[in-house]
Amino acid sequence: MASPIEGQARPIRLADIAKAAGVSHGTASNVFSRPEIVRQEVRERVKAVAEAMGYAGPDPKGRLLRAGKVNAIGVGTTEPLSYFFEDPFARVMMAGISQACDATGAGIALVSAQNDEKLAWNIQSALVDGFILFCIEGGPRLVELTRERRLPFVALAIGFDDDTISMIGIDNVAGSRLAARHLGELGHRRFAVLSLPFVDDSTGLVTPERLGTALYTATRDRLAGYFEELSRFGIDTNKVPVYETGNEETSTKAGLETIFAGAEPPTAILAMSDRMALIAIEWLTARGLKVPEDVSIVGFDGVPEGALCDPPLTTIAQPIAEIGRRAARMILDYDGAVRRETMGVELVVRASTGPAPRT
Amino acid sequence: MASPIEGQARPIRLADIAKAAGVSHGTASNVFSRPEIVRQEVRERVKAVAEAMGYAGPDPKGRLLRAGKVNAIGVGTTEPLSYFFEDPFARVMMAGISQACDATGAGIALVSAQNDEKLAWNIQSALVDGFILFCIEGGPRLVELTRERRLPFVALAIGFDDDTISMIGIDNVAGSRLAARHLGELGHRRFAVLSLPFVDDSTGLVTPERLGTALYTATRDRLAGYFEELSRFGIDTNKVPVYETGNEETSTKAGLETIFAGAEPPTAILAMSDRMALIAIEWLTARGLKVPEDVSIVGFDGVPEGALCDPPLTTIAQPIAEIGRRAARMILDYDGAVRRETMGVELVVRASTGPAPRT
DNA sequence: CATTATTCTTGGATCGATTCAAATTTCCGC
DNA sequence: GCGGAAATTTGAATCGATCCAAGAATAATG
Repeated sequence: MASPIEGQARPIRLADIAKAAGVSHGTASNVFSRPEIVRQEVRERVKAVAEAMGYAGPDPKGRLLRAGKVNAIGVGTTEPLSYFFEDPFARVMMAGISQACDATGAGIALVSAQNDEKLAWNIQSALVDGFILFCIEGGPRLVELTRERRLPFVALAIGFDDDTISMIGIDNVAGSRLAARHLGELGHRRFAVLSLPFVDDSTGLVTPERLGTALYTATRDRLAGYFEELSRFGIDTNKVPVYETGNEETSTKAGLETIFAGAEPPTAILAMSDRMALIAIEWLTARGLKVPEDVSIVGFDGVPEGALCDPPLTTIAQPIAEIGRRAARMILDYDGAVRRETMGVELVVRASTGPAPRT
Repeated sequence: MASPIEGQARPIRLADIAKAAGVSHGTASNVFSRPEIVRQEVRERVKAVAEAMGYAGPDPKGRLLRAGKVNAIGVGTTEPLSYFFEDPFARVMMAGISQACDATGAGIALVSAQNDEKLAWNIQSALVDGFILFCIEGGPRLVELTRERRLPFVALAIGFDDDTISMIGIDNVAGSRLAARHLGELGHRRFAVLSLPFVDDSTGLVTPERLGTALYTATRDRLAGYFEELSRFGIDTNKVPVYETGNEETSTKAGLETIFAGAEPPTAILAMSDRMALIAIEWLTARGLKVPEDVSIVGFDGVPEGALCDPPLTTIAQPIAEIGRRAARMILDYDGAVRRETMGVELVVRASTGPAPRT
């Protein structure tokens, strides 16, 4: 790479200062890292020399190797880096992580495992003390990659079973039951489910035989919770359309088209993410259907956007920021143990749900 | 029998693998970093040994010292780390930076210079190849701190003059003139300005003699642009109240109280940030004043929130993401030169401005 | 003033890799 | 089986610091 402005090549090292000041490198080091044990006269002389030579202070690169600790947490995902700043869920989570890091003075390094080996800065090469993983998609690969690094890590939003890794999750079954019960109590009897992916890159109406087969446990558990509760209201869950989406606009809208194409369209939608619920509200409104007068919707996650949209979204709120905080602390206070925490969720009733329309 | 420190299994080093496989460090190193130059048989043997011993691969810490390059950009601010995820302006900027980093495979490290020396991970110790600085507040200190590190850096949103550092800014005068002209053309004649800070931690109505004295050039330039254009409409700028805020809720609302306490309240507000403009809309609405029927407002920045609020905000849009992208590239392609770029801005007319009410 | 206690300073070892010139092997054609 | 080119491997040097046991200098005490 190009050398700094000056023609002179190498930056000044601690050893150069030591030589110029006529002390050993040990003493020179102490001047910067433990000044109190150096005699004042010497300390001042060395500092003066350093100043005069334009020494930038002990290089963290060298210090790191010796100390072994970076003092930073890596946050990894398979999405591109901009995901951290654009996705509402990620943003709230990151804010929580930030708070814990601020409190202890640790730094945050963002890592994308999008195209793996190709990147100069990736899970394998990131200079961090541990990882927090957003296992949105491609979770298994991300976990595998990170495991090889042999650093402490916590998996969040993890969608698959693996008892050997630390993770912080939520009670998906309880959450989806809350959602379904809420709608059931409002009198709804015709439902549709907008589902998160069963496996990567698969979308479409889910056939009955695939219903129990979701690879991702989050999907499976939420579906189970919905159905469990719907059954209690006497609903035949085999008749409830479940549309698998990629949690983005195109497939979600395709799902809505499909769901509302039938003769008896649902009066209530159970969406496995706020993202989908928000898209659904937009789609329904554009189509002239009123929320919640014609169709009620319950989301899942509890992102801030849900409170701001029109109508405000009824949802199952995760303690997103708290999860972030705990994850960060897990890495910061790592003690070698595998920790698994399940956080509670709560139903937040806003205006996207109302009584079932009278037929 | 067992080695002295049995409990603390020291992580396996490359040298351990080399010894176990019966090759030199040089060869062992090549197996991982330049496998093509190692004979296949040897390569496989070494890899097998590494696998068997549970070697995590070459430690980036060691590699770093040798290579000298971290492959990551540090983004610094005087705010807490959560600022990056909570502030709309910062988020869009970070998304731009992320895109440039994704494209080249670089990583991002977040650095807060909030309480300086105290933190384990700060401007002095962050492992990065260069810095992008958000000079929101305490800019001078942040720049000074970073300068000492002697790494390439770019200052963004910088509010003060210093020709010796690289920066990317916007044409503040042109932007504020656009805002003022827009309102002037709509027939407004009674104005008020919600100003960014003149100096840190100062708020309140600005006395005429202080008007030209803002330490921050962004504030000074925007004010100059407003006044220049207002004069062309024959407005006596000495009579235009300018209220200095901290760009947050409390002082902005205090400013509004003051501004609207007079006998002849303004029909148009020039806000130096969208943040303030949004707060103003909320405040006015709560007070029963209609925007834009009673009062028109023009913001500054062009954050996404401005398009979503009610009414949508007319504003001077900066190319925020593009600034982020350029800043990242400046660091990534650093060549030792000081670069200073000024980006254009544009007036985005939405619904927060309308014709002046008839008196 | 000698002796002991105390405070500083020294220089080698270490952290974990990569690099490169030199030494060694292997490969070929004859 | 030999000479020389090509392919591999070696091992010392380097990156930039911190740590620590041991030695040197200074201060305190009898």
